[in-house]
Amino acid sequence: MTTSTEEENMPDLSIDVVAKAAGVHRSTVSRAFSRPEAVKSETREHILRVAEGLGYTMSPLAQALRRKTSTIIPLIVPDITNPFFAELAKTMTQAADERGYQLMLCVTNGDPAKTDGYFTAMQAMYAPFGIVAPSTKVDTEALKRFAFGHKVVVIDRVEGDSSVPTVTVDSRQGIMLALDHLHGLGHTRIGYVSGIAGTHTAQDRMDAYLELTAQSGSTPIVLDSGSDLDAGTRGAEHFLEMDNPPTAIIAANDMVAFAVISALGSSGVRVPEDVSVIGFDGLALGARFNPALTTIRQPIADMGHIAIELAEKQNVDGSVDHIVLEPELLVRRSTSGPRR
Amino acid sequence: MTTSTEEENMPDLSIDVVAKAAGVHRSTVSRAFSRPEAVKSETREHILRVAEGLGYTMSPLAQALRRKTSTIIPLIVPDITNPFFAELAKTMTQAADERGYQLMLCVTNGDPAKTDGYFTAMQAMYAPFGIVAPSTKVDTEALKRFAFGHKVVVIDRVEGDSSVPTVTVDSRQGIMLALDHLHGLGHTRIGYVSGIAGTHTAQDRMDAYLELTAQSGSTPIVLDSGSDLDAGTRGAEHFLEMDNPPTAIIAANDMVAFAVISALGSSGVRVPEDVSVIGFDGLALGARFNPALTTIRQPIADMGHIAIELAEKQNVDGSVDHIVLEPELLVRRSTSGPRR
DNA sequence: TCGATTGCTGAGATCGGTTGCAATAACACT
DNA sequence: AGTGTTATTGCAACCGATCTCAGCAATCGA
Repeated sequence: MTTSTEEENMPDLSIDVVAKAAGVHRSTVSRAFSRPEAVKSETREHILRVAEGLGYTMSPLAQALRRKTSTIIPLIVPDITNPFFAELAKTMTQAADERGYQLMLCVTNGDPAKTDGYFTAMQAMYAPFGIVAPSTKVDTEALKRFAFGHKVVVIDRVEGDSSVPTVTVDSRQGIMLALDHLHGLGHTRIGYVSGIAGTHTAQDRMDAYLELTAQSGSTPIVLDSGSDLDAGTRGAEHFLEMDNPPTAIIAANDMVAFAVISALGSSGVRVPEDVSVIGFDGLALGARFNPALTTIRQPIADMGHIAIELAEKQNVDGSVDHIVLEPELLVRRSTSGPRR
Repeated sequence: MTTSTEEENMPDLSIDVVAKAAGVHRSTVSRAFSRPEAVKSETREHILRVAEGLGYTMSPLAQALRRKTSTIIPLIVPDITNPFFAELAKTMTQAADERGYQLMLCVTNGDPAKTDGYFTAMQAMYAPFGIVAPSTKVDTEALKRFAFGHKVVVIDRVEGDSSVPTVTVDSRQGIMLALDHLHGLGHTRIGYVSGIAGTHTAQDRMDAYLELTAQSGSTPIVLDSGSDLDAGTRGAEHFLEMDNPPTAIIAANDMVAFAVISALGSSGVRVPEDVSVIGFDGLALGARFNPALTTIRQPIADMGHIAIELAEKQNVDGSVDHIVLEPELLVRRSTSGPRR
């Protein structure tokens, strides 16, 4: 019986069938694809044409096995549900396949054991390198335990300036921007709610807040320093219990800011009328929040691209860079002058 | 020089070195791992012990190449930045590795060409099956074009009840729940803002709204039927221009609801005081919105698990099921009685 | 006691490419 | 014409497993 499409069992298009069809040897076909300059252009074009006609593409599996290097690169994140990591994943996916890689997203749920698992798995897949966006301080030792320990880029700062390339944004600068913005609006008593703790980034932001506040003569007001997703909620509760609450709040990240505003809102406290709130991340989601969130924007897209560049750079000349990007202020509607 | 860790070039742990170390043949080692019952338990344990000692694990690449089937399964989504897909990805990641698969996230940005690309790529990787959460009506033809066209599960309804297994939630039921909730609160004039169009799901919700509204004697009020992310914003604008706006709004999905509320808020319209808004999805994020979003919850986690089950089921007995799940009402704070 | 099963292990081809080396062809130069 | 490159292509081993086929020993039934 004749179907229009030749399905069923087309004899498993391999390099050999192309070779036969083109009247050349296996190896020549291989070269035609992977090392074009090593084959006479006539031959190459002929082969490519034949292959095209057959609808042939090389098996990435077989290639990886033989070459001992593949094009799939793992991005290890603690929680894809967190919009920050989602945005990171998005831009990295793009950055990756602009360069011919396939991004493989690995979600650890904060479990370090899983991180380890992914590492070995990826090693077994001959991943040329990997990207880690951590939820906890990176265990450099763990990183090194893997053959490709030299080939990981971390999106966060790393303790002791190890041999691992990193990309971060300048936390201090970001907090400073927030503080300046708030000061400019007339606020003097500015609170802080900490975010997903454990990372150096989170700690840096906190430290920066503490330091810069003290430096400007005011006393820091830490509403919550918890590490979980409910920090925002607790921060708001704390706020509500205060006799003389701050007139503005800096949230360690946008998600926390959302939670703070939500919790505040359900108690009748309005933002920015009653209290200003500023986030840190610059999530697209912030623009659709109620009110649209004023925040410190991290150049997430850049981070993605740079992470991959760093990895590649390291792979060729072994260099290990530590890039720190500048954040910027994004004024929307959740901040205004203090109520008087 | 002696380092504590034996790095540099440990001679590439392969099945053969384990075999040698254990004093057996390659094939026996292979069996010890992949078909334990086929090898004498003594031998097996010995081999496993040796392997363990060497820190050996099998190469998934080599396995996939030979067996012509791997454990990596693609999840194709239009946009991971959309929390719905993020949550789906999260639960599916878990569901996948509970069953020994690795989820590979593929983001298409709505580009059908990319979907095709991923399909062929995954085919080349011998993925046993794939999951598609579409942004447009699924092109069944395109699906079939691929050898594993028979092995795709779609998270959405599919036209003409093709041979592709699907998982969806009952849109009509969901809209009914929303309508009932709103009616119960005393609302009679209920508007609708459409969401990411293109999918059958989106259309089903819209149709359900139209039909159920008419059926209850009221006239439908469609505030926006656009397909992009700004539907919410436009819907809100439209609302603001109306002489006699509805007292409640059903948003086709949570993201749209967020946008509606945000846009409304920036014009001074308060939710739920001035107008009630109910979403559709049940995103975790909704609990942290301001106000916390009342919504129709889809059992996302179930959808993930079921999708994988369907795929496996199809792989063994060739059965093609179409599962439709029941949504449920999740009352939070964005709905209340109409202002009078 | 002997042929027939059954259980376990080894040989070797194979999956789909890559790559060093050898062979041949083509071209340059004295 | 003779010889020394250089450009192309073929050969065959190899990457790290899987799997069919045999071989051999132990067990079983009569």
